[in-house]
Amino acid sequence: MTTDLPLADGPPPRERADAARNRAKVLAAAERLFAAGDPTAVTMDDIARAAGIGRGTLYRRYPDRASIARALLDEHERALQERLLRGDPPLGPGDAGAAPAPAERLAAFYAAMVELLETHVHLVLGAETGAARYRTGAYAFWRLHVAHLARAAGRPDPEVLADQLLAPLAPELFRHQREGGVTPARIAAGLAVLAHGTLGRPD
Amino acid sequence: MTTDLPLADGPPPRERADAARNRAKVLAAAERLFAAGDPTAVTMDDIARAAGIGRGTLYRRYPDRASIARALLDEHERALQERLLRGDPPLGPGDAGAAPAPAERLAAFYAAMVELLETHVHLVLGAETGAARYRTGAYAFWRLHVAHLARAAGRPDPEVLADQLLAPLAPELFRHQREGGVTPARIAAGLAVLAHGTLGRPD
DNA sequence: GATAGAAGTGGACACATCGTCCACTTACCG
DNA sequence: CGGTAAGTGGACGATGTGTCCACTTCTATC
Repeated sequence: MTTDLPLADGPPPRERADAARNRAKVLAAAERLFAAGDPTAVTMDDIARAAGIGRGTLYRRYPDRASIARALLDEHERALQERLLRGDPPLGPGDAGAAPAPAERLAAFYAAMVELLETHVHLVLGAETGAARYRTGAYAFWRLHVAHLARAAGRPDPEVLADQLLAPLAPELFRHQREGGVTPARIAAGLAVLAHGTLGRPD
Repeated sequence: MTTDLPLADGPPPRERADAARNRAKVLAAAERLFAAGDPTAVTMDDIARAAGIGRGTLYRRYPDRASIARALLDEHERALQERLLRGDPPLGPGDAGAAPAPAERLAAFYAAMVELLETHVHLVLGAETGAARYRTGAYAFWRLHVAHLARAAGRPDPEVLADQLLAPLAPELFRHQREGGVTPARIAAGLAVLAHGTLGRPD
């Protein structure tokens, strides 16, 4: 995208051609490996070997597996974040006159996340395993969004409730349900019950 | 407890005195280590060394860290399960005449689980990390219980909803919230909102 | 008590993964 | 071209895993 606009104080040190080539090889190999089997079992060694480069080269750019998965996931998550902020209702906020109810927006968000998980669980699992989930930038964004909706619905302690409303979107649970034969539609339907029950009909 | 009642087909091979002694040393050492720092970072080596026994001896009885944590957690989880099945309302089912509403029972279950987590998160984290959670017997029990309540409340697809209602009890989330300064009372309050919103007031 | 055999013990071993380090190679700029 | 900084790759030490087996200790039996 950006080529050489003099943005900050120093001239951006261009990426060398061989480095760029290897970066592409790494991402392609990682995507393949994550999709092939259990993403949490993929090792840095596996990726280096599949990409046809040395371990040292891999570690130069990516400190761990999660950072590689995040690089692959990033654009998809950003696209959803954009839709939440500026997209059409009920996902986006809508016009001042026709703002969708918080419960509607939460249900729409749930549905969009189910869609994203259905396409990219393998990447999410590669990126955030267990407790690491809560330290990602993406989680902070979802949390902010849901807390905002909970506050708009007049719920007490919206931040705590936001964490609890995000919990059923944990990638481990999603995979467990999908492997148990549960369809994305059923998952989304359950989440819709949660959304309307929790943020609908103000007491 | 049991000495030599002829229960099944074979005479139960008694546990030797030294073995029993070592088992106790292992459990005591493990409890200490889990409580001391990050339970997910405790290794089999650590436990063997802290218990003053060899690795081979440790592996003889426990195949991995999770099985040790589960042995320590077992009695506490059983006690709660007993209360769910036969305890006083609203945790237990109550008499036929005065059965508590499903939402009440779910909220009571949530509160009891928060209490259990507050006392034993370190053990739960040692026992079930990430996806392993869904394969434990305890999880199967909680799931059955919550699905039963969801069905009693007339909710569609109670099994799917049960998984989603159990997600906010994930030990990683609990620890994250507690370390973020959230009190058990606030966690329980958020869960109560979830319980009453989702299983309360039949549509 | 002595003793035979089973149950239990502990440390060495082979293997996997991690993350670092550094001598060598390659691309880019002038 | 040639200098130089960025990039490369494999060797290395550390840590953890799970297995194996020669040795020790317990217990039932006489």
